[in-house]
Amino acid sequence: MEQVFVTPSKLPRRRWEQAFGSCRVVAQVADAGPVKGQRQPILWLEIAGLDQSQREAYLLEAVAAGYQVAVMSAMPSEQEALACLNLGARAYCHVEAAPEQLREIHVVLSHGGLWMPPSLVQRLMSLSLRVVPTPTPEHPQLDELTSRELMVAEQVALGASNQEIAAALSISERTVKAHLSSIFSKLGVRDRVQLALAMNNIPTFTSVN
Amino acid sequence: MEQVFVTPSKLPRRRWEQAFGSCRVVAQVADAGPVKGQRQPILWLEIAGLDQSQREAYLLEAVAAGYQVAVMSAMPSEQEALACLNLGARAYCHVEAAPEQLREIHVVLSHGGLWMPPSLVQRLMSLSLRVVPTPTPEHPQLDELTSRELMVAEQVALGASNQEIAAALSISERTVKAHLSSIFSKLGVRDRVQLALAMNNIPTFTSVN
DNA sequence: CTTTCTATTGTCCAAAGGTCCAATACATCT
DNA sequence: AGATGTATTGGACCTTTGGACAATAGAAAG
Repeated sequence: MEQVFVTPSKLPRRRWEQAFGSCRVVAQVADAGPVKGQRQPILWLEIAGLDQSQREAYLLEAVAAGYQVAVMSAMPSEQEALACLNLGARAYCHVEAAPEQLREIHVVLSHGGLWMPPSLVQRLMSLSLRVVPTPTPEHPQLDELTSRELMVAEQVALGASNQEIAAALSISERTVKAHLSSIFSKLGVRDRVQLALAMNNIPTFTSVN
Repeated sequence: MEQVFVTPSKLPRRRWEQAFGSCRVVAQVADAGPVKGQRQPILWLEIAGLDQSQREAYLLEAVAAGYQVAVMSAMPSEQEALACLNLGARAYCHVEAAPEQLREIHVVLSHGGLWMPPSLVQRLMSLSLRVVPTPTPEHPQLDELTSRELMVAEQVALGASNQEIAAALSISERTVKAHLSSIFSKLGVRDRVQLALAMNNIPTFTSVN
């Protein structure tokens, strides 16, 4: 599928060429030209070096011209990502994304999908929960924890180490570890990082070990 | 890519066969079997005939087993769609979607994307605008991170180990550790648990070491 | 009295995490 | 050309985490 890269530098980045071979690169959206035919080509928009109003103008222009826009940011942030997606971008990634990832985004957009970092997907979902709530907690198994386990889990949720938890609860580090092992098993998490996130209702990616 | 259809009727729909030829169909998620290997197979979940708790249980079960879940609804609605996506579904479509659309969804999921009806995309975006937090993050120093450091930090925010981050970014574990040390120093956190919480804007207790 | 569950703790060990010192290569700026 | 920052990587080493195996004690239920 036809695609074009828009970057203020006018030079393709090495990773783009690694991903797609030679690339058509232009300095601004207007140089990309009109969209011909039914299939919406992909326009990769590097937004580094653009201020917010410029970024918005480019995005709206590219979307209005009929492109599927993949935004490439030098400093990705949630707010920027949401702003771009709300303006009609179909993908949001890092400007130095690996060639393989660029190719995957290309395939996804070519088939009518969306692409964004997994963390952003989960964040979007959690945001949507605030306005369209569902009554099911992230981990109903929290009820399965004993009272002592819950106390330990709450300390982990605050970022405490085993030593700190032992001091806070006046028990030995070994006891903390025993409770943690039981908690991990009951909640189906792998380690304390995932426990901390789960306790705060932050979704984690599913890892197949 | 391997895929399986879950439908209470145990019979494949004609459109599924039109889309993919012969289909593997089972009556419930448990019959789909465990996920083997690194690639997450697709599980097409027909939710017609399931009540809400059944639907949620199936979805969580399939996601936990490592499947990419595409939900097929007989009467799609925004609330149902958001609920399904929040439980981890990667796509949401009509149970009578055209074969071509099913194939496109298949391709999108195979390449790490999301698929949902365009109207739902726009609805999600508008919902996100209502609750996206003010641009004052817990750690303004996030701007101090280099682009690669941010990518590593985002992976930690999802609960990933150093090994998993190395694989995800195609770098060595040693490099991940180097980035993490720099990130800890810049953000003033002690370890990856506190980093994960900070990235998700969860306050932690202050520890004096 | 017995069984079960929970809480606590020990020893030992492997794996993961994190730090220190060091190095190369590339891009950018002066 | 030189300086600086970033990305990447190695080796070595120490600390923390987490699992395995094992044990005691108290409370509650049958």
